[in-house]
Amino acid sequence: MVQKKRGRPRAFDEDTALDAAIEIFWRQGYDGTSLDDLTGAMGIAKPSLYASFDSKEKLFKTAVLRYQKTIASKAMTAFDSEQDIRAACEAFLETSLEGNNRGGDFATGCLMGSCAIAQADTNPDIRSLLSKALFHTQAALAKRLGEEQQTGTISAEKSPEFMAQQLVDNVQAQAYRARIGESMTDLRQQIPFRVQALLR
Amino acid sequence: MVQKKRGRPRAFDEDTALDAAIEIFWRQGYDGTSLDDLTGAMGIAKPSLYASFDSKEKLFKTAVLRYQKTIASKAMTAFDSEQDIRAACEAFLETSLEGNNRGGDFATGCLMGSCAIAQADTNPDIRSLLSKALFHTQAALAKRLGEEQQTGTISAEKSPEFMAQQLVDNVQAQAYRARIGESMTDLRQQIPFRVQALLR
DNA sequence: ATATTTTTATTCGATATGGTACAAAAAAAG
DNA sequence: CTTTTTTTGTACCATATCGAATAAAAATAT
Repeated sequence: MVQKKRGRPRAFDEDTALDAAIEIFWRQGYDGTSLDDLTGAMGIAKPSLYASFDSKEKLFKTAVLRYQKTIASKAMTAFDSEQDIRAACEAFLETSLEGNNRGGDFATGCLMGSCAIAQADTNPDIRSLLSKALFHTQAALAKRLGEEQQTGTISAEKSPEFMAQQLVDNVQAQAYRARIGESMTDLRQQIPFRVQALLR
Repeated sequence: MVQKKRGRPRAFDEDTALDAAIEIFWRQGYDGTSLDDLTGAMGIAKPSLYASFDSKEKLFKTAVLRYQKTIASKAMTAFDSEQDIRAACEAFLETSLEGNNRGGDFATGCLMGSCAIAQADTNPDIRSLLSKALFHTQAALAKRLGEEQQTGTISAEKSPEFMAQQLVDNVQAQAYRARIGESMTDLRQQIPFRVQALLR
């Protein structure tokens, strides 16, 4: 049962506004983005921003969390939906690479790996947020890779943990390369080689 | 012959000041560092900064170039000074990892990979600077790896270009992991596995 | 209708920002 | 010694910054 709220209804959707915040933080970084940039992109005024998101810093953290949930997570979903482990790894890299490109002149890379990382030294919360995200993904990948090793579909020469690490490192590398201007075509073509090197 | 310059002598060393600028940009990022932060760390006043380095943006570019020359280059030197290719690769990763740690509570990662990268979307100069640095290193590594393949000391299964790419991607990954707080000990221990996966 | 609650838009304020003007200081040249 | 050149330190400027105060607007509850 959804009780109607009392006061003036909110004129914007919180998640839509958050998506706009993600977009602009992604391009300009945290410190490179002003409140006016944010309110402009989100289509709301400052008091609304503060009422919903508390502060610029909290907004950034919330944006990174939503980025994880809505964009970064797609790669894991793609990974999970492939039966064949090689296909799963390729889908993982392909999907994450797609997420690096916003359709502009240049790809924006990864919000976490290319923007939030700059805050990691001065902001412990961001640091641990990035750390948790990485290890969470890594653990999920390792689980599947370990199972595949037990089934015998892939070599057990490298530990599943190390293979998982290599896989997320590849994602990170792709994102970096995308942001410095390496072409999407090139990066896409590298994927089979990356997976080949990983699995053999 | 060194002709004495005419006016009041400069009271600071340009490279020393630049090193201080590197240090603070490295921790706080470009946008996160103010002119007051810079002049404070460099021990000079703003007019001196502008006379020597022109603007905050040019100072940053100059700092990145010096970072390449004085710090990032050490890894390549270490690589070149090892006869055995496996030792060379390990030295490459070890030296670059050492460069990620400034001795503070947490490692600062890579000035290019963790800080300058945030500027890559809005600043084309930075983007191409990062791109050139990466491809330059990659080419140098590929040359040696190609020669090793011809000598037969390593497998020719993967192209030297791809192997070089994998190697710099590993450097990038290490730096990222260092900055999000993964321990130096862990990262150091991973190196032989990284090289093993690369060369076999 | 009136009161209450919540969100909105406008305005404001204290401070921080990148960058500059200006004169004093410190050296060499004439 | 005077002139010229270069660097330094202080003060300053216009603007941008994050955030808050205030009152109007828009909904529900009584």
